[in-house]
Amino acid sequence: MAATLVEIARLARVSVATVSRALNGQPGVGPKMRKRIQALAAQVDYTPHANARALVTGRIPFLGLVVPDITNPFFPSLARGAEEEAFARGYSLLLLNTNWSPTRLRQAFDLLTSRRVAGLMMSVSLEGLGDDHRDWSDLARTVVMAGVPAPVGSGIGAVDVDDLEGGRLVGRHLLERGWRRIGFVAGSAADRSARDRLAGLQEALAEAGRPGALGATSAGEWSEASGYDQARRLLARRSRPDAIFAANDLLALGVARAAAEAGMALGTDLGLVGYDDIDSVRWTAVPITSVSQPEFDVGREAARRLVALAEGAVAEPDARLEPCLVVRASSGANPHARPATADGALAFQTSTETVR
Amino acid sequence: MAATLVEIARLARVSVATVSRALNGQPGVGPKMRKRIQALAAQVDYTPHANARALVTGRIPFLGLVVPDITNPFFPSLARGAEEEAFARGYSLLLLNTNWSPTRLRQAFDLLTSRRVAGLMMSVSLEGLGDDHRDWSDLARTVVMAGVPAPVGSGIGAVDVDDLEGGRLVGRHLLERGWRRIGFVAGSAADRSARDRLAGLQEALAEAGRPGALGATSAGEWSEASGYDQARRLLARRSRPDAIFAANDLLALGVARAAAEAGMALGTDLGLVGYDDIDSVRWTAVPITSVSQPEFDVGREAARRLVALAEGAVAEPDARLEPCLVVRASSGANPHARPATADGALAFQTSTETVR
DNA sequence: TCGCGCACCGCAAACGTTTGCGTTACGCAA
DNA sequence: TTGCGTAACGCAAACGTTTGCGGTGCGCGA
Repeated sequence: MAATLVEIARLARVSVATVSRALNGQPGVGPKMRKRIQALAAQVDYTPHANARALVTGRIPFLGLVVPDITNPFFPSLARGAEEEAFARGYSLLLLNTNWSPTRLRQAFDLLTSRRVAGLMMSVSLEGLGDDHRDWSDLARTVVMAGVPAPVGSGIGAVDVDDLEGGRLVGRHLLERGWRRIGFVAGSAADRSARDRLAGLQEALAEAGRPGALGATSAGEWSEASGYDQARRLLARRSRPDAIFAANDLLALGVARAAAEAGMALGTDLGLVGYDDIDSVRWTAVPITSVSQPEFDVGREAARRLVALAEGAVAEPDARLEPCLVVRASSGANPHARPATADGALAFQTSTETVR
Repeated sequence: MAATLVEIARLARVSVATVSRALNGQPGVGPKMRKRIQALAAQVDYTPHANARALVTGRIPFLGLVVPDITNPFFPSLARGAEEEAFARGYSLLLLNTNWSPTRLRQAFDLLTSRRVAGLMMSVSLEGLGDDHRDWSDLARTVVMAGVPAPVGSGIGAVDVDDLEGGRLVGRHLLERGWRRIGFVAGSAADRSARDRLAGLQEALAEAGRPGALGATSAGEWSEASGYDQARRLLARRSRPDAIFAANDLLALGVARAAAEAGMALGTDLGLVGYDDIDSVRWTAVPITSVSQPEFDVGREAARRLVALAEGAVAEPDARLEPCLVVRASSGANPHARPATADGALAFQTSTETVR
């Protein structure tokens, strides 16, 4: 069923070398013979044996993509961006879930190297691998981090999103809308992205000469339930924040639920902005302002760099993509704020809008 | 860097055959020698060359997964189920997006066959391939449909979800809650899943002796905007439905928006149930009842069948997995319905609950 | 007409495995 | 001690390509 070069060669009464050259568009074969061979190949439904080719060329056109959990809304579009770019360059994508398990991460790693993939994109922190692992340096040529930072000093390239800038966008926006006391809720406080987002917020407040506008900060897990709990505690304080920055949208959904329970209207009684711009935040009773990350572009760019690396190009400096703010009603405007304009009108648009 | 069997053989002063047998746990090599070779292999960090192995054994442990768009919330968990099962059985997953394009579908198909994958799972209808394609019959051994039906008469196995039953669940539930006139909105009316869900609804109504409870049916696209438009038209009719069954959750979200605009409260003024149980329907102002599909299990089961097929097992009859209903507030209860119980109490629970 | 050069094509090695078969050597019974 | 059976190991072919190198034929200029 599966025709090989040998059969075609036999049919055409030429050598396999000639058939190979003819079908791969390489020089050294006459036009009429090439035509004949191509016709023959089409006739017997020849499909090249990628593995055999890979064996002699040493490189197989596969790219590995390791994600913690494809179910997490962040990763599918990253995967799609990567797949699109890879496909366009003749590579295929090998998908591996680690389910956040270091063991699975290690297994995925070994699997991919045993498959001799051309390169692999890691969307999960490499810290879990431990230092006893083989030297990073020989990986640097064929690995690029996608959406997460590389281990320090590893020399591995990375393309991720600027969490600092995301925090800044939120800070500026909330101040602009007249909020005065901004609370911050996060998942794990140890998480680098959480720290960066908070740092960005602080920077923006400092820039505006309002460092004191940062209210209480809180941490828990990256879940809706945790957001609910944290918000309840924050809102029960004597000096409650009038706005909350949730470090991801699941948390923001929890905050929204807590606010609703407390009888507070989002956008007027409480300002709220989340992070990630997942689909759900568009459909809440009052839609939630959120920071949107270019995951698709992260995947695309990571794949581009990876094939470049695999094909011998020199490593490029890390890419840091910019997030953007999607403004919705939840960040509304503080009714108690002093009018920002001379005539006292607060002309804030409430429809969905993208800043930057 | 990458050690081969040859090097180990040279180091151990034995033949490659012995090394191969020792490392693969095959008989024909003494225990002491085996130990020695294993130690040596570990020492030089040997990783088997999967491609070379695949070349001689003829089978490469890859499974292809073709989806229309991994960004669509339905597919990531299907992919995860498939990946989990495949991984457990020593196979890796090759991910391909077709972006709903028949051209890309064809390309994906050719790509996978050229890679000589052990088998492939199709989550996209094969109709787009056209009949001029190579015979289905030789594919039947290495292809299984996942979440979509197989072409009729193709002999290709399938594992999908019972849309008829889903429709029935919805019909019974809505009647139970006292709704009397049930409208139906869908995406493409030509879509088999849409037809089956409607048919199931009709069956349930007929079973209950209330075939007349089916109100207007409508079709458009599988989008929120379309749901909004369709709902507006339905609700503007003189004989407006008092409940709506949306054939997917995006449509349901649109219906919810239209209802809110019309000043109708979900669960009391209008019953609503969607399909797919995407995350967003949990966070709307009034959470939406929806039919949940076991996508994860579909992927898992499809992968299981595929490796069984690839390893020579006989084809099993098609599997049809059962959906279940996740009850939320939007299906509430019709306040104008005659009490169903003797004492006039309508003891419906309004919290999230799963039927079946 | 002769000779040179180049386009065209074939030969064969190589990539890293697996595996059937042949050979060696060892242990044990006679 | 001799014979035989079997466990242990080596040889070499094979999988389907690619590719450097060598060989043949042709066309062209002199």
